[in-house]
Amino acid sequence: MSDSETSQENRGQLAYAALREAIMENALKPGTKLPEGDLGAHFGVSRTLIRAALARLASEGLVDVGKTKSATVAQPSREEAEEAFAVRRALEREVARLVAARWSPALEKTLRAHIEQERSASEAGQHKLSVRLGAEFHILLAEMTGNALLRRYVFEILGRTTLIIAVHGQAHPQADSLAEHLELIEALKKGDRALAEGIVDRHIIAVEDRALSRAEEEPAALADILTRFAPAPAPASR
Amino acid sequence: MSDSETSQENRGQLAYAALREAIMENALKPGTKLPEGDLGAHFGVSRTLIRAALARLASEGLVDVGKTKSATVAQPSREEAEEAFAVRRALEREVARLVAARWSPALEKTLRAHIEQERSASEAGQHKLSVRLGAEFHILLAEMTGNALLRRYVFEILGRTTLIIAVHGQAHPQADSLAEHLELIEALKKGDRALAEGIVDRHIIAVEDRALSRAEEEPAALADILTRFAPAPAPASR
DNA sequence: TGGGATTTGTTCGTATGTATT
DNA sequence: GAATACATACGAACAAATCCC
Repeated sequence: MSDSETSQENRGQLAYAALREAIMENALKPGTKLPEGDLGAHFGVSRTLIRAALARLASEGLVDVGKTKSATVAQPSREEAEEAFAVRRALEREVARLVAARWSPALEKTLRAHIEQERSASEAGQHKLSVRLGAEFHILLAEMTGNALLRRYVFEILGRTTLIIAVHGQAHPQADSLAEHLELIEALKKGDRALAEGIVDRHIIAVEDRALSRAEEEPAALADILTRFAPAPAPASR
Repeated sequence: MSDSETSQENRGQLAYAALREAIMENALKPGTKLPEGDLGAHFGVSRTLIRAALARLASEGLVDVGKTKSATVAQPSREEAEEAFAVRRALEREVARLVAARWSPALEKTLRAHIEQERSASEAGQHKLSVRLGAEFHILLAEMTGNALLRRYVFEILGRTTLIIAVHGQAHPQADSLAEHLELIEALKKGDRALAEGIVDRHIIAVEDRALSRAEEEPAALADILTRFAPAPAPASR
């Protein structure tokens, strides 16, 4: 009954949550191998539970599982990144509509308190905390729709896009997020669904741009690189 | 190398797919117990693979897994049903926008051919086939967006709503679906994104209404039933 | 290129917890 | 209400495939 044994039963969940956090914070870099044995040893559970955790992470797009190769931290391509942001926009537009329709002073209070946390974390230079709070703002909104399934989908797609930002993004991609979050609250307060929808849409596009715009292009194919040094592949002599 | 052994390696996938089909066609009624041992014996695999299949089905909302009780075919509540349809509408509106933007004669041809299949199945009274084709129409549309992740999300939410229709719906809930599908094609042909979005939205609302409108209300709680016979729970005597 | 060590895929056995008589 | 039977949770072991030197 000791408190240190509290998680004796759900270590599998713990492994899942810990890995998810580590991947989303870019502590585990994309491509990193995740051998089941090592993970099991670290978390003190058998491979069975680790396999379940990895399977779930794979279904959420955070790890890649080859056929009989080690699982690795996912490396979302540019195309997958754009797909994920497109889905996220569609889901969060719906969130904005629903929250605008059920707006109340209590919700406003909760959201403003959260933004205040974001601000202080940002001003204190707590980068990782700031990123996490930025994501939690969107979870909070999704919860306010009262639609548990929608919340779940938003939670999942946020994991994907957060990894993408970690992979493709730069140091401080959430620079203007605070102002955009405040702008959204004003629109929600007016109960203007279309406006709220539009603000969310633009906000997420801005997040995507900050993450992808200046990102280095895909590592060029070997042939492309060589072409720059030997402009025309010399036709067979003659 | 015999053909009968073709699936020697991925029987787990097979179990997943077979169970999914059976649940969506209402061959396995909601609440039916799914003991791992029996399933393993039937599919010729060990419980480990069955567990993985059940876990995936659970994540898709098609089965409920208690803590240490048998998994059962899910019984979506009225509330969960409404949540699922709300998410589905949001995703399919996005599908409509994207397809309208990339419309081409080739797509039209594919969709009309599919609808023709739907029509002949419907006229031949092939109820189950008709329902399946109706769902596949939406998958086809999602594929046409070129967004693989969006397709996946639509695939998943279609599983949920199809089960819901099987649970709450009546005999022929897709009666008018054909006409609505044709109407959508006309809108897509015009390249009118807003119109296509609206048609999809109304179409899914219609599907939901056909499934839920006349459905019997939730079995009333015992207390509610008794209340009708003993209006006020008599306060302790005196 | 080849061989050994490592890692995964799968199965089976034991303990734990629930439902039923 | 207690005891029995059953189904699941979890872990250990074995064979096949992969990776690395």
